[in-house]
Amino acid sequence: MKKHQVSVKEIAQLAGTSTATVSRVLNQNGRFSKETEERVRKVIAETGYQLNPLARSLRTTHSNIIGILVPDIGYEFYGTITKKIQETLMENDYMALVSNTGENLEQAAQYVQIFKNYNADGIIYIGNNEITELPELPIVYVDRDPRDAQDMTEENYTLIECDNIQGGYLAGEELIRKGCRHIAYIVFDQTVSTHRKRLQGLRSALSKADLDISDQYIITTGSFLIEEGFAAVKQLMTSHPDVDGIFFSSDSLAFGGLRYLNQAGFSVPGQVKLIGFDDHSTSSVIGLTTIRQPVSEIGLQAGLRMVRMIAGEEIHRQRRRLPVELVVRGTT
Amino acid sequence: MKKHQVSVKEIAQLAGTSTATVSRVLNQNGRFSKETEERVRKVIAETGYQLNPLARSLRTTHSNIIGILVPDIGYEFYGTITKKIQETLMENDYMALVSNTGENLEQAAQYVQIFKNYNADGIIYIGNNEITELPELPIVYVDRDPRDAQDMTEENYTLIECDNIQGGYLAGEELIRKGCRHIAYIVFDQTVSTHRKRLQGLRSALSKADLDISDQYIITTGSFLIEEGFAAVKQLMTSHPDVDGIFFSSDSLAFGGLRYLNQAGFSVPGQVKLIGFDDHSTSSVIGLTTIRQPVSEIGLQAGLRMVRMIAGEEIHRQRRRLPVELVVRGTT
DNA sequence: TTGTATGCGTTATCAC
DNA sequence: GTGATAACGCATACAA
Repeated sequence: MKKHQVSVKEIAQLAGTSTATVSRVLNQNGRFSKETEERVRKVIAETGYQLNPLARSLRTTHSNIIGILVPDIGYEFYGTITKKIQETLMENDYMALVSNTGENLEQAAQYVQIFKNYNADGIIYIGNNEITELPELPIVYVDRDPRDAQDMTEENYTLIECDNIQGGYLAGEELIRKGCRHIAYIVFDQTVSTHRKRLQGLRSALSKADLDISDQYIITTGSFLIEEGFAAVKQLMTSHPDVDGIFFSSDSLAFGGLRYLNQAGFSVPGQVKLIGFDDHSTSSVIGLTTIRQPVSEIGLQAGLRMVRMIAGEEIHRQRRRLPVELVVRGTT
Repeated sequence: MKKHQVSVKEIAQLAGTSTATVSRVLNQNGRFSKETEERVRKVIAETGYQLNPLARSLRTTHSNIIGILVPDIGYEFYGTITKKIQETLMENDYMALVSNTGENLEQAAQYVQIFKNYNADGIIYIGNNEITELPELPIVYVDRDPRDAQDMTEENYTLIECDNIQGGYLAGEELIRKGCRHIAYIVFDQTVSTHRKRLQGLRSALSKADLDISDQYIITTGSFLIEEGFAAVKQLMTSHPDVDGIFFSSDSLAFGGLRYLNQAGFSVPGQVKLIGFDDHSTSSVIGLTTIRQPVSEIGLQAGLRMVRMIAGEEIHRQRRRLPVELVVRGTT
């Protein structure tokens, strides 16, 4: 059943030359005459020869595969980033293979090992923790900072993120500007740097207006599912009916919150104002005020960085923060 | 820099045995004494030996990799399906590698070749066309039917889809029930079987009520981006203001349509009624009436089928249609 | 410019 | 039970 895979050896025989020469032609290495090259190429075309990447990779210890590790490919933000990374890599002759880690560290580690064993040329990682097991492989971190880094200049790993602190700040400013005084933060997984930074930004905006956010006004959810946002706001408004402004670490959570408020009879933005993060594709339809991330740009930069790292290019400013933007719509 | 990868040969030396035996232990093949097994296992543990999948695959001509080809990983529906497939495969000790084809047939074909060259054990394909180049590989088609198949029993390829015809029918019924008489269909890519079937179902519901849908009431978009839905409905309502019901081939298109109608001052569902397809996560927030697909179930079945096909299990009813469900919300 | 021979890390065949 | 050894398909050091 399995079609016989034609090999260099056969190409060599048919072209009346050696495997070495065929290989040289294939890789444009070393020297060979125009004539033999043409002969070889002809045979390759005729036989429909396909180079076996396994054998090559076994020999050269590199592939042109880049592994992409994503926490949740079902969430639009990650899907869109992944798509853009893939496109960028593709344009640079790399093959992107993506794996969903499901926010599961062990699974992520497992996939990292697998990629490594497959001689992947690099790994683009969206995840909470630093990958320590393989310093020899180029790694680009995206969206989530693997370390608790305060100082951008001193770190020596590559990270592409949006300016989360600024995002949180803009959100806080907007809520305060619109008159909110009792502000809450609903967040999926506070251990993720991204979400902590947003809180940090929020805090800084609040303190500027002599406001503060106490721990009871910060609710952590189990995922960024809409239902979780619903439940969180329900809990929040039940225990703290004085809340008049809520910042969410993602639009999806805000969607859930909005649904609860509508359902429970709160007027938005009258009684409670909402602001999300990401600028999800449906946020414009729903009319959610949010902080827009430059999703495509993040993906593009991540892909480009990876290509440059593999090429050995010296990159001084390794960590890169892309600007965010406040998009005011109907919920503030 | 590159850490030395310890190999079977070294394991054999350290354990005082041969590579053959090590391999046997590794694969639980052939026979070996308990003692040697323990010795080998001990050395493996101590050295942190990692089997090289490239070498193995080169030798065995199979991997435990399944390639997943997706048209647009940025669209939630595909992302969610992909995620579920991945989980299912993972539970069965397969590694899922996903590639985004961007609705591009050539790119899809290219990835198929790559997967094949990497000795992938199977391919799960969400795409318009049949993969003809490699009949020797197990293929599971998902969501989109690669052929114009009318008769489910006669086809010999595996397809997991929802009941698109029934979905279209339910949508048509609902619109008619709510009083619509001039019904339109807005669709991304009519060449996709999935979308044609939905139209077919719609037509059959219409004809039952002695209604019809003329070509001018069918608008094709360039993607399922929200903006495309917006533009399509704008065009539709401008040229045919009598339209009082619109069925969309995906929720995302309906979102755009809804936004246009709101913006242009049409009352929904008063003047125009809308119904989507998929039950996107935000549809409940937006209040869109839609046809729900069993997304997780589709992913699960696809993964399971693949596993069974690889195992060589005989499957008589290869094509499988999962039931859909009408979810009535505020737009009808 | 070209060819020979070896090795990459496995698995499988065959003898012992 | 176990051990040499060939082979998978390719790239490269070394000769020629």
